Amino acid sequence: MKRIADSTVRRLSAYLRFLEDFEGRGLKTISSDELARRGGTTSAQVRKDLSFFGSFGKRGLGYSVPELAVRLREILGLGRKWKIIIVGAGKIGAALVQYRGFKQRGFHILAAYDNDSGKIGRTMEGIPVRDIAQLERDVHKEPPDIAVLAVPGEYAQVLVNRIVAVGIKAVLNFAPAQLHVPHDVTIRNVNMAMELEGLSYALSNRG
Amino acid sequence: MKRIADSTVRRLSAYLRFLEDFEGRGLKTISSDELARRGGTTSAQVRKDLSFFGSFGKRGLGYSVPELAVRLREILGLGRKWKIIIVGAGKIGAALVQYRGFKQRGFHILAAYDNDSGKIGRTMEGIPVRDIAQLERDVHKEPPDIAVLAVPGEYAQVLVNRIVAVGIKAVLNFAPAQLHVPHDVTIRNVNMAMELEGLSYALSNRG
DNA sequence: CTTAACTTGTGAATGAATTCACAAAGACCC
DNA sequence: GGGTCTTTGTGAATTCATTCACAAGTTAAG
Repeated sequence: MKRIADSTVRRLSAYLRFLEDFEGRGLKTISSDELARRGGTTSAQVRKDLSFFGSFGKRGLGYSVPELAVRLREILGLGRKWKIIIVGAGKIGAALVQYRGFKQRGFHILAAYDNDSGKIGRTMEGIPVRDIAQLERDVHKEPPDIAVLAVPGEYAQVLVNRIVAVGIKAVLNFAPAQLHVPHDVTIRNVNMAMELEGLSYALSNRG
Repeated sequence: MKRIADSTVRRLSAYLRFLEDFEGRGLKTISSDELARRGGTTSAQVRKDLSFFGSFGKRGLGYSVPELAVRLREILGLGRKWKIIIVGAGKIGAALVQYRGFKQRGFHILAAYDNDSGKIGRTMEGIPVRDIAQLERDVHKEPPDIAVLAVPGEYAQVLVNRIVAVGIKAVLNFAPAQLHVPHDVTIRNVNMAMELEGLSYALSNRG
């Protein structure tokens, strides 16, 4: 299959959110134009994005809201439950554990890991916090699909190495560090400092 | 000035981080090639990124580490202190307040805002939590440069409207919602659900 | 001083993503 | 059924971002 741009996947994700909203409001069909208005893009963009995966609409009418939602979930791989572990049980880890979006979308958190004995053995929102030392053993017993990395920058590379070594192929990194992983591992970065600096740049360079 | 791509600004931000690391290790000069290796990009990319703003290197030698760092800070607008408010004192807001990256980079948090009377009047890491009702009054007294929005998706648009109305021109949005703002307001989105779905897509579409 | 080894800065070439623009197809009305 | 109105799907055109490739500047060594 042709390689799809990250930006396209991100938009599909946004379209799905809008569709769920429309579905909740009882709407049956939706046009690319309306979807575009919601997403701050253009109708041509919406149609092009969808066209990479098939043709889901009816000319003159638009898209069936529930049908397109189903198709997008398929495309995005949301038909199944993904197992997640969270590495780092600090403030960010704690915020992630209680984030509603995870379960709503079929992401199931198995456990959180930390090296702080004050945290190990406790639970956060019902999720056990385990000793990072037993990461390898646990993963062997029940392999997670995705690891969320929420540790200080200086530990991030060492931990991602362990995560990769243990066979996990997808990482969501919250640490402010540029991590290096083999090409068969997908990594996405969320970097607040970088976003803030983007705003700083924008504020400094305007009239 | 020519419009600079977001992707370029993000990379500049990354280069600055590497430079600070090199500086700490006492290195005096650095080549575009080394910078590229660190950032997972190419030396041509590094040089092109920098070339939009001037020519900072010495042929045959590379870039002076401290000098380039200074230049990047200037470019990114990090020479001054930016005032920030955090809207939403839930788990994410709490994680943000204690995030080291803020002060390290000259971002100064004035206050957090919430509508939960159990939180109002308390402090988090020394930052006062105030009633969201007094947002407008406070902002009038001491105008922040940037608002960080960390509230549930369903309140996000209403709150960003208030933020915009009060004259703030830069917003970092953590709410899983596509927000609409006037074109003179810069908004950056951090959306965990979207990143996770990107990973889900990647996992579903590989050999 | 000359040569060899590096490394920048940048037009030109390539590649990728977005937008245009329009034929084709369905809906709706009379 | 004919005419009008909508809206999709998609090649072609365009715009934007990255990579190439090399002249020119700098260092270092003999």
